[in-house]
This record gives sequence, structure tokens and C-alpha cells, in this order.
Amino acid sequence: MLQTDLIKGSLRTIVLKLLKENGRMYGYEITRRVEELTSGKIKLTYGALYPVLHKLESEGVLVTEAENFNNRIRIYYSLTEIGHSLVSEKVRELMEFIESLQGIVNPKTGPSYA
Amino acid sequence: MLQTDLIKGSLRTIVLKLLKENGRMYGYEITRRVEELTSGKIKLTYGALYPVLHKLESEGVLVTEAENFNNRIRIYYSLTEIGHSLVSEKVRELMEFIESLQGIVNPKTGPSYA
DNA sequence: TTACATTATATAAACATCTTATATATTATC
DNA sequence: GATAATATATAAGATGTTTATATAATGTAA
Repeated sequence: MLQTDLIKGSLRTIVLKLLKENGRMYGYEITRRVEELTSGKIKLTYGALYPVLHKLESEGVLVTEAENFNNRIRIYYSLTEIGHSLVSEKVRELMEFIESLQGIVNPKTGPSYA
Repeated sequence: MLQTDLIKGSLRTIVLKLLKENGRMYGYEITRRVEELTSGKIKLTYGALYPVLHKLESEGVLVTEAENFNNRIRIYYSLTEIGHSLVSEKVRELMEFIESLQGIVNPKTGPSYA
């Protein structure tokens, strides 16, 4: 049963995947990247993002580095080893879930070529 | 912004879509069909399903008919006109969301041919 | 120089949703 | 007689999301 942590929890996987691909990122950057990748369709809210980031940190999945940029604090997040080993698993789970959804919502047709 | 009602709310759309395709269904049947369509990967829980069905009813999206089958009550759910006009919109939203997710999780490759 | 948009992190309250546990009851199978 | 499958349903608790709010610096246009 995939469902658990997925219908609700895709945000975690998104964050993990972006950090894997981009090395290290700060919160604002993550929301920007998601908007960019989805043509503005998905806009993360900070009220959702920061709790997820903090939780991932407390779980040892990522670490933070605070840096000064233009007199502003910028907090970079990057994956730990644990985090790295988690990403592919989570991404695979999400993709399986997506396939399952497509099996329900779009049972006749194959993958879309949009 | 699709996100709202989707990361969490795909259950509504799944129910709507199944009712559209199958005319009328009862709760137990819906969970069975979802398991079937997803090769057992998604198992709906009744604690999630029934509240959704009741809510959709209170919103005028579906109606119920109680019937007797083998001395057991079976409650069939079917879409109202409002329900019918809602399905395609919700399904389109869910598919857009799926595409967005794929854009994040699988940015390089096209659709999977698994 | 004032105002507004953008950049940047963060928390709390309210709300929605989901899981788990529980209750009930019939029929079929071992 | 016991267990599995069929069938609906609710409550408590956990989790996750939105909305509102706070703070603060920089860039830009009027």
C-alpha cells in the first residue's frame, strides 16, 4: 500500500529530489524552482515548506548552513548520507503512486505525449 | 495553483471518476475496484472513503439508493448532474497535477513505458 | 523619498484529511 | 464452530496544509 505518506506527503519527496539534483538550496529557492519546473502550476507555501524542512533536519535527512548574503541570512539545506539513500526510494514510491493514479483516472490510454 | 485539494484530495476525484465510468457503485465495491485497477497498490480505508462519500452527497454531487441484497443493506452511490459536470474538471486537474509532479521528479525523461 | 515589489525565513491558528480502532451483522467456507 | 469475506459506519488521534502574521533588506518606479 503506497498511499500512506503520499497523497499528502509528496512535498517531502519533491524537496528531497530537488536537493539531490541541485546539491544545496535555500527555502525560497526551492519554491522558485518548483514554480519554474511546473510552469507556475505548483506554488509551495512557506507554512508547508519550512515545517517539512525542519522535520527532515530533525530526522537527520538534511543539514543546514546559515550564510550571509546581502546582509540577509540565507539558510542552505543539503542532504546527508541518509538523505541521499532515501531519495531514490521515495522518488520510486511517488512514481509508482502516479502510475496507480493514472491507472484509475486514465485507464484506457497509455502515457500522454503532451 | 492546482495543489489545493489535490495533494490530499485525490480520493474525491478517484471516487468521482469511478462513478462516472460505472454508473453506480457501493462503498465496498469502490475499494475493490481501486485495488483491482492499481494491482493492489492502493487500498482505500473506509474511515477515509465514507466521510468523502457522505460529504459529496451533502454537496449534491451524488445521491444514494439503499437496496436489499442477501438480507444486507447495500447503499449505491451515483452522480447527480452537478456531479457529472464536475468529474471532467476534477480529472483534468488531477492529470495536470500528475504532469507537474513528473516534471519535478522525472524532469529529463519523457513518459515511462513501464 | 516614498511606496511597492521582490527577496528571505519563520511560526501559530485554523482547517482538512487520513489512519487506526471499533462496532455491527450476514453469508460462505473450512 | 470458527474464520474469512461481505458490507456500512463513526470516533479519536495523527498528520499535513492553508492562511495570517511578523520581521527585514534590497531594488525599482513614480
